Formats: sequence, C-alpha cells, structure tokens
Amino acid sequence: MARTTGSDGERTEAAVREAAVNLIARYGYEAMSMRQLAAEVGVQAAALYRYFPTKEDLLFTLMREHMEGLRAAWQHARPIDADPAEQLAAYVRNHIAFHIERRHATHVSNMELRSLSPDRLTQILRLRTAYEKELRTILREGAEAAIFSIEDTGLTAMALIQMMTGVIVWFRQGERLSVTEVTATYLSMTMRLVGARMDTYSAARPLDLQRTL
Amino acid sequence: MARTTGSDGERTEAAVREAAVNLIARYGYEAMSMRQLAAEVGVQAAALYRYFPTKEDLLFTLMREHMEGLRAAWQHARPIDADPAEQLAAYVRNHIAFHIERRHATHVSNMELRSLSPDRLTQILRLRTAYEKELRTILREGAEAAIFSIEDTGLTAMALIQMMTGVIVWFRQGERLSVTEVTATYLSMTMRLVGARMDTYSAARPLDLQRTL
DNA sequence: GCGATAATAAAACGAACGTTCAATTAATTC
DNA sequence: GAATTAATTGAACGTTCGTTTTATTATCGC
Repeated sequence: MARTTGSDGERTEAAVREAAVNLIARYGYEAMSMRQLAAEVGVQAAALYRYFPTKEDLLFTLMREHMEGLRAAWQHARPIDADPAEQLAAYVRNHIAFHIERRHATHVSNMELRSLSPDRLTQILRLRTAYEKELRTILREGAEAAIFSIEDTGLTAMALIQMMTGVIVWFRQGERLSVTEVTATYLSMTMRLVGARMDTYSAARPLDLQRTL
Repeated sequence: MARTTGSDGERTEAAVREAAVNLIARYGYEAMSMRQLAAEVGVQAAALYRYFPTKEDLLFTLMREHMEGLRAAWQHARPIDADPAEQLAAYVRNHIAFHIERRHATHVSNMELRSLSPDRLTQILRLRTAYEKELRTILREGAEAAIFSIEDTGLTAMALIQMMTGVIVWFRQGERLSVTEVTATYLSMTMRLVGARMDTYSAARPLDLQRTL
C-alpha cells in the first residue's frame, strides 16, 4: 500500500497539528512518540516526516504559532486611546479568553520550553517577552497617571500573568462557573491588585461584562 | 570492580535525590535517563536500583516528600488564635519562602504529575488539595468576619496560589530584588486582592516585615 | 489516458532506553 | 581473621525511540 484514497496533504497536516497538541498536552513532548502520534492521526509514522522534518520542528511550529496567535489576538483586541484601566481590562479579558480557548496549546507552550534547542527557545521567549511587555507598559502608564497604585511594575506584571494563565489549570467548561463569571471575577481581582482608583470594577463592571464579552 | 572504597549507602542515596531533582527540573522526567543521573552522581546506572526500584518510584518519592515538607512547614509556621488577616499573611510568607528555597523540587512536583501512575497521582493531589484547603478556610473565615471582601473563595484561593507559586519562574537569588522585598510586595498585592480591611498591609506592614521575616 | 507529482506504506537503521543479573570488592560483625 | 553483609561494577536483555529509504499507489494537469 502507499497513497490511500482520499488522502489530502492539507487535511493530514492539520490533523497532525491537532493531535500533537492534544497528545503533548496530555503526556508531554518526550513521552509522546511519533508512532503514537501517527496512530492518532490514522497514518504511518513515516508519513509525518512529509510535514515536519523532525519532532522538534513540530513542537517549535506549534509553539510559535500559539505565541503569534496570542500577540495577534491582543493587537486586534487592544483599545486605542483608552485610559490605562480600560486597557488593562481589555488585556485581562483577551488573555483569559485566549487561554481558556486554547488550553492544550497553552500547556504545550508553557511546559515544553526545555525541549527546544537554545536558539529556538530564544525565539519563543522573545515572543513571550514582547507580549508581557505590553502589560508592563499599561501598568507603568497607569501608575504614572496615578490611576493605579503599584509598588513594582515588573513584579506586578508577572504576578498578574501567572494568576491569569493559571486559570487553565483548574477551569473546565460547563462546570460551576462560566467563562463570563470567571473573567468578571478575575477582572475585579486584577483591579484591586493594582489598586485601581475606581472600585467600580469590583462591583458595577461585572454586570457590564455580560455585554462586552 | 565492585564496591568502591569509602562508599556509603546513605550518602549515595542523598546524592541521587539531589541530582535527580536538579536533572528532572532542568531536562524533565522523561528526558532524564537513569544513566545520565548515575553519571551525575558518579556511579553506574545499576547502582541506582539499590535505592529506588524503578524510575517512577524515584519521582514519586521526590514529590511526596516535597508535598509533605510543604504541609509540615505550614503546620510549623501557622499562627494559632490569630485573625484571618494575620493567618493569610503567614500563609503567604511561608508559601513564598518554601518555594523559593526549593525551586527545583517545586518545578518537579508541579510539572511531572503526568508521569505518575493513576493512584500515585491521586496521592500527590490529595496532599496538594489538603494544603490548598487551608488557604480556602482562611479566606472563608475572613470573608465571613467581613475582614476580607471576596467574590468566590475557591477561585480566589487558586488565583493566589498560582500567583505566589509563579515566583519561582522568574525569581533568582541575588538579582534586583531580595526575598524580603518580593515577599513584602506579594503580601501587599495579596491583601489588596482579597480586599482586606486594613490597608495597613499595603503601606505600613512592609516595613514591619523586615523584622518578621 | 498518460505522465508527473503528491501522499503514503512497509521495512529497516542504529542508538538509547529502563532494568536485571552475576560477579566482585569494601566494610562490618563476631 | 573468617564470615557476613553492604555497595557497586560491567555486561547484557528486550524494547522502543526518531528517522531514513525504497517502493507503491492515488490524484491531477494536459
């Protein structure tokens, strides 16, 4: 046997990506074998090498596209000419929505960094740092405008990102809380954490969000 | 050659544990080979099996002792008959101090859970849940006493733990910030996040901490 | 419908893996 | 100082790994 009836390169590659994200998220990059991945796709292991020259190339591609997707989502969601508080709110909403929607890909991008070669690791970290820098900028501008009360901008940014990304560890769709509720609560926690002036965010805003989201 | 001069079981086992924590933290459990571990210790791979029957037993031992150490540290550090705010402060201080001191072991316990067999995974998660439950209790009691202002106790507990544990991702001893400074900032962020009454924590307390820590 | 090309299968490669076993030597006990 | 026990080596086992090679079939352009 060789080429199978109905086979299609694009479809196969997409299936490989999706299966890889799920398998790596579940078992880890090292623990996932190329044969296991091939079986999940319904193909022989050798066929994978038509789309990705090595296993690490596959991992790198998944990570890079995830990070680029995150930046793109934020570029699209960011409000222009908004005050820091509104920008921060948009950042939180976008971050949580993006990560809940791509739980598995996030797991891969966060946990498998050590499996990348040094220069590829650098590339991914560069993307991540650029994204995080945007949060630091918002926090700094808010602090300078005396809208936020922040002791250390860099430290606060890291704390916020860890807190928000952590949602994917425990959050499951269809359980006790909806995405909207979780986002609203995280928004008010964020605003209190940065000492935002208007405590409107902890009371009034969550209702507003029903429409915004 | 066989037994080497000066060889000592206890010393070797301790060396294996330490090397294993470092190697697993750096390369991951699956990526670390028993031969690599043995070489780090200065011994042949077969010698490892005198101390740990399988590779997974080694991983499980490291994790269990880490989690038990965490609970023990908290049992020792927890204040009795203190108000919720002081208890929460003690929890934050203990959590950050413990995790910064054992960065590598924490990485292992958090990232390699998927390499455990189902029932061992359950055991570790049970320990972790018990530890997290103590934070939820503090938060609930503080909320009931109207000392804290919390929308969702469980969600807030998870957010706080993710935020605090995240310190190990970026914090390095001897760089810009000291452990004391980081802890003080995280304490004030925590107190604001839970809406603690006395904003003494965000201003006055950090100075107090120099003595407390 | 025929040639070119895209997509896959099947088999094989050497290397590395976790683990076991028998042999051997150091330390301890009596 | 002989017997016992503790600690380790070195070699080997079968398995699985990522990857390569070669052959074969489906699809598409003309």
